[in-house]
Amino acid sequence: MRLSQLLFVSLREVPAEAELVSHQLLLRASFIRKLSAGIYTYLPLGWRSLLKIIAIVREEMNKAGAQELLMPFAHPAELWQETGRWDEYGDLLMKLCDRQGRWFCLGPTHEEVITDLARQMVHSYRQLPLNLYQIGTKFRDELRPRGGLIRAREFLMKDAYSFDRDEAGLDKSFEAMRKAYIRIFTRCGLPFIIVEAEAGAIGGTENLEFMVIADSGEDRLLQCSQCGYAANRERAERRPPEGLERFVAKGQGEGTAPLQKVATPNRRTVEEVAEFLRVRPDQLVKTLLYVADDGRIVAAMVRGDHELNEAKLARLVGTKVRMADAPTVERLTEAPVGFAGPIGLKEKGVLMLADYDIAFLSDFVIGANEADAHFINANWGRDFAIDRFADLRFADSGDGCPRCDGILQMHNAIEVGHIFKLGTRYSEPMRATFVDEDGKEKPFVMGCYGIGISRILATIAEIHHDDDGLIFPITIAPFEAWVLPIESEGDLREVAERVYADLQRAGVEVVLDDRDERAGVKFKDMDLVGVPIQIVVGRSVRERGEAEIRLRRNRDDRRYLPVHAVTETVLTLRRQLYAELTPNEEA
RNA sequence: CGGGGCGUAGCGCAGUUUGGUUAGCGCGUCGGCUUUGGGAGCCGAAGGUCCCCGGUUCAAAUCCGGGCGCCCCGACCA
Repeated sequence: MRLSQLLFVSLREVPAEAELVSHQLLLRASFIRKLSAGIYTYLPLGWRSLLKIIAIVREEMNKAGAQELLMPFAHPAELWQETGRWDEYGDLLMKLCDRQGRWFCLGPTHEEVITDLARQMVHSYRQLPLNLYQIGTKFRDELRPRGGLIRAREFLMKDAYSFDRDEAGLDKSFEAMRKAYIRIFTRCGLPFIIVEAEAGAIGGTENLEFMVIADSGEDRLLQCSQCGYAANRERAERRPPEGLERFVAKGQGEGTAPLQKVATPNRRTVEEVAEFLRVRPDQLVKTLLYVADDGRIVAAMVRGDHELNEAKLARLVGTKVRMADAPTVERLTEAPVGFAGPIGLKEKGVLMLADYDIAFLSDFVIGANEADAHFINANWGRDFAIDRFADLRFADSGDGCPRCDGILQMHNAIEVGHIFKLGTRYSEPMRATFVDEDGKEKPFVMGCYGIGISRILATIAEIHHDDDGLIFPITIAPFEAWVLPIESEGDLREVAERVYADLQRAGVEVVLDDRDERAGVKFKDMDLVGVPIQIVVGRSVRERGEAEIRLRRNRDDRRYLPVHAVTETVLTLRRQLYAELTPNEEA
């Protein structure tokens, strides 16, 4: 490709709209252009990189036995109403209406469509297992698009769906995808961590996220310093703190000060109460009331400076839970919302759960179940009963690993892939069934597997760059090599043309900067785009007949080679660079 | 949706507080000359519904009202 012919308009200055490095660099290097919030055109350079990501994904998916197809972008509302997600997904769905007044949505994911397809076409266990995937545009009307391609409203995604006879089959399909994903992200040059996660709106049971640690990431994960344990913060468990059993065995807190009611006029939140009583937030205990699906009322107590993890509470209770509404709270505590406390609740049949950390507290502050009042010097066991101490809050850096005696460390991360075991969450409501060997009709046992294609590009930019621009892994770079003649005319230009032609003949994807620009401009642009192999045709050619070859990631290590040996060297370097990103075979 | 910021030439911005000539600056673009190893110099030129609508005023980029768009911070996701 001759750079003069490419739609390439590099920006010297950082566009005001971009905050994240990946967003800035992809804009500056002419990879993307914004059309609207979270909606981007992929320019020729960006699209070349995306096509490479797509090719890798496609290759590995095919190798794993999946079949590619392409499903519609417009989904009829009735399909989504079958699973209840037309309402459940809510405003995330971009809804539209045709001339007949029929409603559609732009597909944010394709469980409904694929399940509908399966129930039409798959009727026998003989057709299973089946894994179908597509690579295409998804639309999610996100609450807030962010960071360019990191979270767009319209984005490229690979989504795959597996169909099996039973759980054992699903386990195999899931494992095949896990391995394929490892190969995919390795080949993309992304250092990833596999973490346990919550299922979210997709539903289902077990699921794993593929995360890339990056400061700009919107996800938090916790990783053990010693063993391999890693989990999304939504999911991360923590080891019971040192000495928990000893404290619990005592049956009550250690405080001896008498329980005392104090007036806290109109102070409801932890901050307000703590400030008013001049204590630290960690000397308060929040009592949060929840209603379980089976009607039980649960009190969840966490320290004032901690945050309750509802998913953990739900898992402990064994059903979904939702925060009790104001009337329920008021009926139970006989006080307005904001003053709930644990005393007297157990007597009313409330299940009393407390986070581990509460066991260590003594003489703390709790709500008094009375307007404008709190108790100070409260002690559990003495002043109120606790049914169970458990892990109820979000984990943090410094908490103990649940699997070993290591310590957890929290990191920001970007989610690039997510694999789910869905079970029969979609096949059952949609009556997608097959007839098994025993002649019985059974719902498909499904899995689904996503990869954010366009997000991979942004993540690579986020991880691989320096002050001057992008530094692409060769597998994803829009081109493999870049030839820069420091003069745009004359002998050096001629040599550059020859080198360029040679490389093309040898099958190298190469750019020739044939623009009539000053050398400095060309160097800046070459570094900005970040193609891995750089070839400079400069003075050394004129002086000694040697061209300069170097890698973008290590620009200062320059090698000088006779012009006729350039192609051979580039081929060698190329082979090495690809080899670095080749997954080892057992993966 | 809540909170904050922004909208002036392709890009980055000044001008708006305190209304007043022909709306500026840098970069980029086009033409010319000189340059050529890390975003060159000089000369010349083009390029604007000052986000939109309405109001106030002799006069609005500037003041007022309404709307739209974009970015950032919080609850969702690949």
